[in-house]
Amino acid sequence: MRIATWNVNSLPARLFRIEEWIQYAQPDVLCMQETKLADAAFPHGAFATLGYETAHHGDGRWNGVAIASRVGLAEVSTGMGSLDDAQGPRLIAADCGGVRVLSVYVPNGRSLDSEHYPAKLAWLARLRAVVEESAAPDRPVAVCGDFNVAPEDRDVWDPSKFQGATHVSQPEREALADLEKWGLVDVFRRLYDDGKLFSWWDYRAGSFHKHQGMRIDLILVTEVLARGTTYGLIDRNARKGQKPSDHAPVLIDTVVG
DNA sequence: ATGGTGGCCCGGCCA
Repeated sequence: MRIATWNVNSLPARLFRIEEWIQYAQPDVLCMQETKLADAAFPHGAFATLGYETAHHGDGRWNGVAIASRVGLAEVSTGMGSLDDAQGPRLIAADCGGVRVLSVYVPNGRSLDSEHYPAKLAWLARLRAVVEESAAPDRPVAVCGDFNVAPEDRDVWDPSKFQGATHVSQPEREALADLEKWGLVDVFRRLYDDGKLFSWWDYRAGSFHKHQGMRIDLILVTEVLARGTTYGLIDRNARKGQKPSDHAPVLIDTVVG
């Protein structure tokens, strides 16, 4: 099974790139973030044409998450209660081909002195609670999305440029590590040990061409899926060309045993 | 270079 995640930075603006990517990458499950859509505006038909069922959780201008699947889409659940109300629609989950799949868009946090920073930490803690309540670590589970956290220093282009910034702070990394301690593996990192394997590059200042990015889009899987994972890719080609998202899609190939 | 770009949608906000 090919499982992918992509922060599309507006689904309407990116639909032609998403359709193109689905057709050549052939994911079985695609998690999307920052759809920037209300549920009523989601283009289910465009995905159905390509053979995918879709579920979406969004309210309009900001945030918004979705799952597209060609291996079944059942037991859809959305949001995380009052925290979701305060931080926007950022979580949707479904059973896809025997895997419990979560598409997550972790709050950015803005800056360490912002009120949005502790809200980000609280959201990550709540995500752990949701996973603990709704899934089992000995079952196939994939938590996919834009975590807005670079797990290690090698996941940013220059750690010295991130002194005092979000995405690299110890509390954020500990919150991510705490989620992983439940029983999730950053399987792309397990497969590929190199630095500079980034999934996001700022639109500004030619960051992509200068390889100045971060790896913040992650596919966290339970050990039963990690053991079956044979391949992973951050598709930098999707960050090139006409009207790209500022994120590249990330995918893994795994066997659901 | 205290900017830069791009999406929301037209005045700033958000990333």
